[in-house]
Amino acid sequence: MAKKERDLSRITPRAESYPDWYQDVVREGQLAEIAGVVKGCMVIKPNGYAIWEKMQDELDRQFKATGHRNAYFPLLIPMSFITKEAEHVEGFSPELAVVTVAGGEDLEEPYVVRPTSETIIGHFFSQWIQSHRDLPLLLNQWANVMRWELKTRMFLRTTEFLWQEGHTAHASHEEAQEEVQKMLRIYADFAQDWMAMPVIMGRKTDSEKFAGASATFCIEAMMQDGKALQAGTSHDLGQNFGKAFDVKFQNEGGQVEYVWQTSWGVTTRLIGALVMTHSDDDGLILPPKLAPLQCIIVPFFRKDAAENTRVKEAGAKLAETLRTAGITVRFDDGDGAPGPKFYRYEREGVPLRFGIGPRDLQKGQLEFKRRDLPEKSFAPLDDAVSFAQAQLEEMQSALFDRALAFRQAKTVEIDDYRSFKEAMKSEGGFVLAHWDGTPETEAKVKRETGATIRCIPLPGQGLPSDSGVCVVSGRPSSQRVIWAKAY
RNA sequence: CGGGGCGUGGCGCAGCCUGGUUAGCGCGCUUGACUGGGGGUCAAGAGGCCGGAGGUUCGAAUCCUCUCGCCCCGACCA
Repeated sequence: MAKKERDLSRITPRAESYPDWYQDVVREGQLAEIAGVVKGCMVIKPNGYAIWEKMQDELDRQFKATGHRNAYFPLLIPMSFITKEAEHVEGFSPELAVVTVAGGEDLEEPYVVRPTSETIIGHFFSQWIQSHRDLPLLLNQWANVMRWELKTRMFLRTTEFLWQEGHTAHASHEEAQEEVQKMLRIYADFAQDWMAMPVIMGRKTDSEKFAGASATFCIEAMMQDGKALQAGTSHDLGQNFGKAFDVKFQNEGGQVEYVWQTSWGVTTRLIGALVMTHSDDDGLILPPKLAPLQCIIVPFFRKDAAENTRVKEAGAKLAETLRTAGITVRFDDGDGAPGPKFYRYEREGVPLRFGIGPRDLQKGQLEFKRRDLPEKSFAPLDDAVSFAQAQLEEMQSALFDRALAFRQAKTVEIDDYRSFKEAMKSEGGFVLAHWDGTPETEAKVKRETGATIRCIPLPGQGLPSDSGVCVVSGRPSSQRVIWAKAY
């Protein structure tokens, strides 16, 4: 059985009808393992949902460890709620799905399908909060939301998506700001430690910030085509929603004040980010910590029935040993040649693969293949557990290192607008350049190059901290910001 | 909404210009056998109102009209 030329039609229906990034970086065939789409709405297959569940588990653990509790608010929000915060309405109205008929009757007041829940949660906060003793109120909701975007892209921008939205209320701005930073840090750590995806934490410019927030912070990642992807946000809502929804409390001195609120969220976009950060032309590559299946064992059978029985027994025993050690493992002793199985599990992104056959049993070894490495090797059969554990750890950090090296290689400091334009035209990536802080400059650059300011990086991330002059206007600038084309 | 393209078994397509018998092909699927250390081979099968409606014609997947749907490129966004 020779290694075949990759035949896209086998794994990817209509690959050529998808945009470049699907074809060159993340083929539809890979996403097809985990998702589909109907009318812009995403369907997540079991393989994909299992990844989301693992993400949920860890994030939820972090939220609870920092004092948050889960709650649930309605999917349908009265239209009048949305219109209470001026910037919020303006930002979201174009993409609202509205329910105007129910039970066969026109509704007196339409409902909107939630695009996010600040408004309805603000409504309840106003009822639940009276005293400083009710604060801080730290809630989180796992839910679906809907935004009627003009263009959809699987996992990156679907009409309906799943997310987690944290909503908190505090007695002081300082405390709220701390919360915003704390949650941003949790997202960054999750992205890096679990997704093996390096991110840059930063603040959004006014033109990119959340509608209704006084400040928006984000984590930004670079995909394999050099484009930026916003992977999570944490908003300082100031007192904007507090005022709009009359969320007041009496402080220790007896005076009535508006609360200071935050909100923060990550979405199923993280799955897209995961795919686009690590996967290659052979399919998904999943970091061990998030892989629903960490290890697959494939047997090699022969003609000899007795020999096959021995292989089966050895494979089952190996699986049991690994399972006992806490590794998620499956022994695929089903019919069929090993070749097709290899391809299938590679496409699914299973991190480790052991092959076991008569030849190996004789030598006390296992054939071994790590998803992120090109070459096969061998592992000791009687020490498979520690071997596998070590490989899982190494792969987790190797994926991060590789992604970080890639991002660093595609990040440049630029000090003149001509080179800036060139850089954006040719290969993309992140450009660190000075900015005069005006929306006019930002808009001009976007118009002329397609790049936007992804964020104003927070200090302490190993990025240059020099001051200088704006690459466009020549006016003074205190720090470089990250420019890139974005999804 | 402006500009381009496409609708033919589950998926991807050919056929259409220049109408003519049972509408082809690849992949997938079913059954069986041989196989098995990287998508293997052989055999036998299942599966199609050619997007819909109307028209032209002895005869329409093919020509004409209308219609519906989908995709791609531009303006919004996690």
